[in-house]
Order: sequence, then structure tokens, then C-alpha cells
Amino acid sequence: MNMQTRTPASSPADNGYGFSDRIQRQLEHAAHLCAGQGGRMTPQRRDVLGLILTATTPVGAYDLLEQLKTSGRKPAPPTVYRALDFLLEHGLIHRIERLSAFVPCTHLQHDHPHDHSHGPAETCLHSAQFLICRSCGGVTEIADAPRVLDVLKSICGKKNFTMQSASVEVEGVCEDCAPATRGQKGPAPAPN
Amino acid sequence: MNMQTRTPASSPADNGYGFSDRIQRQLEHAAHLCAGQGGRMTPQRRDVLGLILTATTPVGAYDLLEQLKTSGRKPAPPTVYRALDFLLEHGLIHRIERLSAFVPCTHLQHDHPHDHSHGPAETCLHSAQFLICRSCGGVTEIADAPRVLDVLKSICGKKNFTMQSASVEVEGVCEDCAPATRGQKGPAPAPN
DNA sequence: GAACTAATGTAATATTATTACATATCATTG
DNA sequence: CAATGATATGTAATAATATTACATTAGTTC
Repeated sequence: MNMQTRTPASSPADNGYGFSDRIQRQLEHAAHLCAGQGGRMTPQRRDVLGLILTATTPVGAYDLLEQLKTSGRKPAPPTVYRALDFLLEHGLIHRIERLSAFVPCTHLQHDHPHDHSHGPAETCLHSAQFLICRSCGGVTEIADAPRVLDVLKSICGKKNFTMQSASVEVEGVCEDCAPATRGQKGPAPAPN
Repeated sequence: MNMQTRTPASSPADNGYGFSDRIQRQLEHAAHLCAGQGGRMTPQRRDVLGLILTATTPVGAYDLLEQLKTSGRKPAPPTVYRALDFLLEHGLIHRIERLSAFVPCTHLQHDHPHDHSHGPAETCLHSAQFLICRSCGGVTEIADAPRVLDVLKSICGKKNFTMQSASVEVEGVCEDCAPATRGQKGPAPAPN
């Protein structure tokens, strides 16, 4: 890819959000993952994913819509929802049901230089487990999740239920926001 | 005032739905539970709970609204949402996040003659675990749930996260629906 | 029964999501 | 290159879900 004279004409807003280097790397990674599954990481999708990666809390579809409007284009809801659908199908983001909002899939967050093993459908099962803080709004994906998933799998097995996707959402108060237990730090500034 | 003086004027729709004996018993049970917590099981709330108990699949707020309209009153959304909030707070129903719909809490379903130990906030933690069938729309509360909850509790403990409520929702195809879709249409590979 | 609290009625609006159809872009290949 | 077919996006309208704010009614307590 040569990018000497000009940025791609079709994506003037592509970097218009000033995505950090780290996020640009994650976007690059995501693009490779998509390509591996025959998906195309278009500028729209890239922008949406970039905004989700940039946010420190889950982002709603209409939040995204507003942010996209500030950068030249004036997208309508379907534009955003289609991008979100694409990103969900490719395992790049998750939907937090309780918030009607979206977060990146963690395997984008932790820079894996060349770990492509975390496919979308097969290995990931498109399931996720989250801790949602009511105080700061932060959401943490549970690392310990395989244990939860194993229990669920075993239950489904017993009941002959074919699991296609699963979501586990715990709402409460995160460590940083809990005032009573220790010296109060106040609501946490930024999770993750 | 004694309860003996039935209020026929204010609750003509009370039994207007022809709730079965079984459901009337469940409603009675629910009323006692509420009373024990200082809650009042009003006709509106009773009707809403009865409709949810009657349905075989999760019911949406506007479904309830429509059904309530057929029985004399013409409630508006807040009426239904307030009843739902009350029932949720008293642990009588659960919200299925993925469906934006409501189901009875199982402890109303299985007739316990005198089991009032299943309090709403403390013992129940207002958490629930469900299997949601994409084919028939049926929802099953997982009986085996304590195991799931225990794992979650242990994770939250490690992270100093105070759990206030949790939802576990598994989507897929239930046993009864699996044979019908066994060929290519099955839930086999791609999530789409 | 006056005063207070809880519950409901009512109108308007907010938020989240989808449908249907038109247009544009891309990736070929004839 | 032009024709093609699939993929992606634009656009307008609307559906589905949920909340706000304020008025009214019902129940309880003193």
C-alpha cells in the first residue's frame, strides 16, 4: 500500500477522528481478521469500530450517529446499524444488552501481534461476559469467562439445547467506585 | 377496611381475563409475597402479572398494553411500565434483555404451598439464567443456575465488584425444535 | 376529614431499531 | 473497457420500546 501523495479519496474522514496509533493498529488488525473471513473493512465500518475502540464506556448507536455526523458525512440510522451488524458478525464488537450499547471485543484491545486464532463464530461462539458498573458506566469483560461458559455448555448439553450465542451481564459497583469499603477514590475515570 | 368487602367497581377486569385456577393461585401467592415486603398487589399489577403468567413465551410491554385494552381500561405505556417495575422489584418477573420482554420468575410457576424463603433481593439477588429458543420463542429458566451464579460470585469477589444483579441469556435451538431443522437449515455453522 | 403517601391517568416525547427501496461501489470477466 | 452481479451505502419513513412531567385519584394515618 503506497500512501505517499494522497490519502484515499473515498475516505477523507477515515482518520478524521484522530484515532491514536494504538487504535489504528487495532483497526489494522481488525481489517486483517475481516479479510481472512472474506469481509471488507470499509471506511464506514472502520470509523464505527474506531469510535467504539476509542470510547471508554459502551457506545450507543445514536451516539455513534452523532459522532459520525461531525465528520463530513451525514449518515442515517441504517448506516450505523449495518456497520454494527457487520462488526458483530465478525466478532469485533459485542452488544451489551442491558445498555443497548456496544463495546469492542477484548481480543482487539490486547495487542496480539499475530494471534488470529480467535475466530468469530467457532472459537469465540460470539458470547461475552461483562461486569457493568452502575456508578462509572464502565464495562469490563470477564477474563475468567471460560469457566462460566463451560458450565453453560454443560447445562445446554444436558438439555439438548444447541447454544448459538450467550451473554452474561453482571450489574453492580466496581472496585474503584465502591466508597464504603476503602478510601474513596470517587468514580473511576476510565475502565480498561 | 376489611378485605371481605370486595371492590367490584374498581376491579371488574380483575378476573376479566379468565385466569385459570392455577394462575389465580399463583397470583394469590404473589400477593402474599408482596404484602410481606410492604407492597400492594393492585388490580393493575395483578392483571399484568396474570397475563405474563398466562403466556407461554415472553411478553413485551406493548403486548401487555394491547391485552389490557381489551378489558375495559385503556392504559397508556407508563401504566404498564410501572406495573412491570413493581413486579421486577418484588422479584415476581424477570426481563429478558435480548427480547425486551418479560417472563414470570420460576418460583411462582412451581406451586410452592408455603415456601416464602425465596425473597426478592437477598436470596434471589434478582438474577436469572435463561435458554432462549430462536425457533419457538420459548424461554426456559435454568434450574442448574446456582453453579453459574457461584462462578460469577467468585469472579466478582476476586475483582472486588459488588454484584447487584446478573443476567445470563443463552440463545440457540431447544431440544424440541432441533429435529425439525436438522438438515441444512440447522443452527450449525455461521451466525447470520 | 385533613393531610400525607402511594398509585394511576394522560399527553407528549425520547430512545432504539427496522423496512423498503434507490443508488453507488467494487471485483470480476466477457 | 463495458456489462454484470454481488456487496455496500443513501434516504425517507416508520416501528418498537421506554421515559418525562404533571394532573388526578385512591388509601392510610392522624
